[in-house]
Amino acid sequence: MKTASRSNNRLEVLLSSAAELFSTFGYQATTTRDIAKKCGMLPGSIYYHYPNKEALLVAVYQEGVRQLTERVQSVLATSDDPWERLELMLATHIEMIVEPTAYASVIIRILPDNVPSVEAELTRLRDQYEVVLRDLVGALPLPLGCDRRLMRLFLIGAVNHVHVWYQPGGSSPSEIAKELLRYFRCPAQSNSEGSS
Amino acid sequence: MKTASRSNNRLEVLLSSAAELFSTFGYQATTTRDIAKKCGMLPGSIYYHYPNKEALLVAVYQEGVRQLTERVQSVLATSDDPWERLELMLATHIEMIVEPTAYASVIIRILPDNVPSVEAELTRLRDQYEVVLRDLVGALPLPLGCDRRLMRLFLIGAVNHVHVWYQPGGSSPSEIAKELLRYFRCPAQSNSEGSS
DNA sequence: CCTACCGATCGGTAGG
DNA sequence: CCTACCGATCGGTAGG
Repeated sequence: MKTASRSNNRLEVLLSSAAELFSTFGYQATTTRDIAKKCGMLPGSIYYHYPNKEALLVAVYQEGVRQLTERVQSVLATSDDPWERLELMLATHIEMIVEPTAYASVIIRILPDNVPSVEAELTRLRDQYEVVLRDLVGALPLPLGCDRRLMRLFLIGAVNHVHVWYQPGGSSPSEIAKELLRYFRCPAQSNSEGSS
Repeated sequence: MKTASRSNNRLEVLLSSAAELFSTFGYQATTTRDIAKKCGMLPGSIYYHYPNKEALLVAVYQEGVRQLTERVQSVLATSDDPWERLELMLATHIEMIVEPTAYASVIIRILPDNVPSVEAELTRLRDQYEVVLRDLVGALPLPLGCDRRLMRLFLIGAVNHVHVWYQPGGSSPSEIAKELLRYFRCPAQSNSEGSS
């Protein structure tokens, strides 16, 4: 049986193969030949789908952001409590970045300035996703004097670092998210503030 | 005037050139020719000092850990208060990793698994430094039920991420460290714990 | 004309 | 440290 869209039937496996290799070994260390081999193509065949290696990375990044956003939005629909929503978001984020085959790992492993030729585009995609976290932090009831931008940056740093130390036998993603927010739920009032 | 150790008089500039390039562009993206050019050598001459590119990275890593440990130990001598000591350590750490020419940036930019052939050695060096943080977190007066290991991992993730978003015009390293510890000083008591 | 690649090779660069 | 190179592999492209 012939299908009309046979042209894209190997694009998916190409993208997921690239995602897995990029997230495991990094961008520079992954060769186009590695990617081709993993998805059963010959080395040159990648260039039928993408004009170059950078464009392939951008495509993986896009899919990563899409998957992260989709999953996060779906769990956010289950709660109205600001702290619970943040905890759900962080738990889902951790879940997705510790899954080594996932596109999401690429987004935290490959920093935009690792690939200068597409740095602006990668930054745009990251920022697009981080808006979700910014809004969740923005909705929290916090004492005056809390810098929500810094809080967001501390949280994203802490959860992305989980990718480095996570072990399947240890704390689960939701346990990690819960323990992290234990600290942020009750910030100490800033004291000894000099007049400025 | 001849000196006996003429053989090492360019080693320092080789190491610092490598550190700057590794921290700016990453390990894979920095070529041995880039490094040689930066310190006025010809491509092959690096191999007079180090047997290969990995060994050069290890030397940079070692110097980074040495400098970080030295600076941190010196500021720790100025206080006996556990929370103040932790804040001083974190502020010093941030200071050193946002300085782009510093060896310390290499340690947080190049993860051990970026270079599998020397992964064990790089991990050993990182762990050696992180012992300082482990001891500082261990000395804190904390409520029961706080997981000090997780707290340490959250802190190191948050401060290392500063390297990504730090802008010279914004919050200073010590302001960032102070604001971060505001959250960790007063963890919420864990509630709704089910019996297990 | 198109889809989905292949066999071979391009200009350059890697560590040594 | 330099000169003069090597084995191999890199990302990318040729015609079919």
